[in-house]
Amino acid sequence: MLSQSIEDYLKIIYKLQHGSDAPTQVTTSLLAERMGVTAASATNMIKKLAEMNLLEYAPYKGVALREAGEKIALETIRHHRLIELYLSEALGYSWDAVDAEAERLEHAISEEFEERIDRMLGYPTIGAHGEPIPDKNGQIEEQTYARLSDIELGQRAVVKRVSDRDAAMLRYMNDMGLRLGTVVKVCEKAPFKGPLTLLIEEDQPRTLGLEVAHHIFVDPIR
Amino acid sequence: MLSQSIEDYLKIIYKLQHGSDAPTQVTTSLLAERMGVTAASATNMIKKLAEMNLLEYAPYKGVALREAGEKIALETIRHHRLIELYLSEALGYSWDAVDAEAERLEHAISEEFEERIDRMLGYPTIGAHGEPIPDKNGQIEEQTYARLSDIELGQRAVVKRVSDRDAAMLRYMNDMGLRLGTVVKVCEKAPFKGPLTLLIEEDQPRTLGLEVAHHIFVDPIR
DNA sequence: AGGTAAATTTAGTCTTGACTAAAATAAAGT
DNA sequence: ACTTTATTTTAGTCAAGACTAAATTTACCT
Repeated sequence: MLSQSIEDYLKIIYKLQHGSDAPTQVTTSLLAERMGVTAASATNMIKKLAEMNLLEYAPYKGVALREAGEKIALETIRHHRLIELYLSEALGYSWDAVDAEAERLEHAISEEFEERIDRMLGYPTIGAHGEPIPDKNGQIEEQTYARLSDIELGQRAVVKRVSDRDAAMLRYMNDMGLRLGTVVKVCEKAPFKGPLTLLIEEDQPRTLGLEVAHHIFVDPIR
Repeated sequence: MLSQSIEDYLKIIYKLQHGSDAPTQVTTSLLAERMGVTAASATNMIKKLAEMNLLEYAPYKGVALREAGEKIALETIRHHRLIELYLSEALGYSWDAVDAEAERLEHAISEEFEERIDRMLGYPTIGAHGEPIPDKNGQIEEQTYARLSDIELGQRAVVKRVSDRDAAMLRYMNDMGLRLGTVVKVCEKAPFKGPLTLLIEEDQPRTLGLEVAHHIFVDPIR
């Protein structure tokens, strides 16, 4: 059994490599920042993981997952996303609370637990924030959506995914009435990187800062 | 936040102090055996817990929980039993599988999780194996039941609780048709500590070794 | 009461995964 | 090309919680 810490490192490396704001390379400092540890600690762990053949590592040049490492990362991500969805669907958790809870549970559940909630949820492929859920074999369907901040004026779009990095931001989006599947229309874009004005489900117009819009992924309609 | 290890030590000390086969005093070696560590390791932890005022400790004389330690033990036990019941009721786990899963989950869940499953289960007071579940304030209703092995010939009784120490034994009991609430009648007791012959729910008679009967707690009828 | 066996504690080590401080390397500017 | 700065790595610590081996204490037996 791998330690919680190792699973977390691999998971974060995977997310950095495949995220929508993907950097050219996954550096030690970036990884350290996401893990909430010092760069020295990250270097230590990187060397250990490289030793275990879980990742490719050239000193000073950053890291990349090897196949075995990616497999573990995907299993961990699968656990995480299934748990998030379960918390949301079966236990009534709010959008912004599922991540923190899943963060601890993902390392504690058995294969049996995974299978049971998977079945109970009807073998879902999309998680609570719209992320793809890897299947049992580690197959994942990466999606590419436009950011709401990039949508043209007048365009209508469906909310397909939101970033789960910031719980407060999720709470804010939720309070605005944004959900997966919500239809929005961009009816104004203030100049100089100013806020958007949105029509959410044909309701009252609301303004939304670009920073938030940047973290909302949509599918334009027609 | 206390470590998983500390919670486990306190929980086991509580169970040893209050269990049906309660020893006069909780010794280092008994604790070590239950924790699956060496006696030296247990001594280390005991000294640490005593230092933290979680327990009473006189070298060579065994340990006893102090109030603060008992509170933590009861919280941990509450988590454990709520999770076991949830796994059994909501996820269809079998009698013998809930303990191992709860063992890891009990340290990972938040207060919110606890509250949500507590509500979902209807604020239960009896766990999956018939144990009392401590309430949010650490109040627990200790029960005292007779052991099936001690029941008189011809007596009928209701199964109220089973020991969860041995998963294989639970599986065996389950296969025999024994559940909480099952009515049994002792229709034969072989001499020289021989097996019992039972009528389970008025069905075919079955024989049951004393060792197993010792771990089944019942409430005699009339 | 003395001697032995069992239980317990002490002393010292190991692993994991963090840390700080210092050294080494890479990148960027003039 | 040389210097400055930022990043990364190395070296050495630390805490938690386990271990083994040795020393100590208790309990029991005759």
